[in-house]
Amino acid sequence: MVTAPPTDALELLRSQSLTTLVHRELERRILAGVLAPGDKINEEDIAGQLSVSRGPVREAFRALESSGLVRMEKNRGVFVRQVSIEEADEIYEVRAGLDELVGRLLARRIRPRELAQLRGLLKQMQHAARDKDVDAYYPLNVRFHDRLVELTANGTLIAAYRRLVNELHLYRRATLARGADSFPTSTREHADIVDALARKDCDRAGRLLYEHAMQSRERLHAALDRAAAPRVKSQ
Amino acid sequence: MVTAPPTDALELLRSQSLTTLVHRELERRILAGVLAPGDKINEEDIAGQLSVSRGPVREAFRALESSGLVRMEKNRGVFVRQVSIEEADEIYEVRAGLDELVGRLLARRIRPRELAQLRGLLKQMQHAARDKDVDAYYPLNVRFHDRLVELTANGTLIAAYRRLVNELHLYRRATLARGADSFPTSTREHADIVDALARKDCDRAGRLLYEHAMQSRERLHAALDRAAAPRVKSQ
DNA sequence: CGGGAACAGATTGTTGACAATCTACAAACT
DNA sequence: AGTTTGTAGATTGTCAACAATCTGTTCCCG
Repeated sequence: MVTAPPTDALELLRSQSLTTLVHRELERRILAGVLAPGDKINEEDIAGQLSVSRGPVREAFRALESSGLVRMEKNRGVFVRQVSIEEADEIYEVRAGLDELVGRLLARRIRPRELAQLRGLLKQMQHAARDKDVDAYYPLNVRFHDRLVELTANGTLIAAYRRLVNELHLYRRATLARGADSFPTSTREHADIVDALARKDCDRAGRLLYEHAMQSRERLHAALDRAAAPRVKSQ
Repeated sequence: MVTAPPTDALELLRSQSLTTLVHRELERRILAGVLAPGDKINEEDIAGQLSVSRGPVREAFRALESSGLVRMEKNRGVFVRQVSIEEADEIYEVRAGLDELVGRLLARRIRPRELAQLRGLLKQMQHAARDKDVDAYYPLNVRFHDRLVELTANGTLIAAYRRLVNELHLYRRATLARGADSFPTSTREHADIVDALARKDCDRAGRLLYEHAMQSRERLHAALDRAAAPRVKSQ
């Protein structure tokens, strides 16, 4: 009896609406860079590619707009959002504020087992840094910070943080400056952060994370200047 | 010639889609309490009331879901989101973090003219406090804090903050504890905050705002305990 | 030769109809 | 009596067609 594949597909549609699936797929494409900032997204194309009608696609667009990944212009279409350097600065500032909060909350509640996890990640990052392997370092860096936020167990904080990270992702895509803030420069800073967490020093963990985020911003700026960065039009 | 009313209506539709208008109207109703937390919202009802078809209504629902005001269950409908006390605690924590950032950023950039505005608001709040006029005090309090955020001129920060405030609004609606954190207790704190801003003391302004937000949370808790608060089911 | 009106094609906005699912109530069975 | 099954109504999910708007091109006129 052939049951597995159709059961899977039906089970999927029983719990998820087409809109949700379209939403996820578009989000994936945007964050993976298949759809680049500024690109126009055609309703009918997407509908055709995913074999659904335009209704679910339009609903997915609305959700993506609210979460800041696309911009809709009436009667003109939807575009992958372009994050200007000014906006990126704003986002970095807010992310720094959230990161400080993360440090403060986490230092109070973190458990040995979780600390060990972080140290494991840290070790992998140090290896990648020694090898100057930016392609390996970058996702580890993202995972490290995401894990920190996740460990706060504050769902609101996690959602707000991820949203900002997504938007910054768009900015890096637009400027082609992906690895800029993930240069091994920050290895020392990460270790200090974990130390402060281990000692349950709330204020220090918060301050270190705040400064780390702000320095990420500076590093990105510096990288852009070095590269005589191509200008990004403000939205 | 009768031109004014139809011109207005057409002009409105030329720039705004029906979805946007439905979105705004639903948001208004939710925040005004016409639609209470937990209420089920019927697509066809809304479509009928606003004289549009179900398409724009569904799109508006998606946007509202992304901004945290409603919850959608497949094949069951959409409901005004209920914010549990645990979630409210989370939100308060994040808001405190953002408020701290607001204080720090604002102390650096605030101008005399803007300080004067804040002092004007402060004065009105003191009057309302003296008169124990909570109905007057509550919106002033909201405006005061919103103005602070607005003056940072950081669009990302403003958006993130307002979103949280909206969600807290839902919580207060659900628990009927509206005035709890707006009791004149906090008048002194507000004055201190403005002073710190005036002296451009970034750290102090940040710390005061953080503590003010966390104390708002405590006040709300206390008010709920006093009232032997009705339990709110977690989502 | 340059600028603007007019047209055609493509794309989005909106609608109404159809299919799938859920909810509530009633009847039948143990 | 309690539980279960079945059915009818209501509600949501999806689709395809129609209307309105935009974009780019062509043609005409100065």
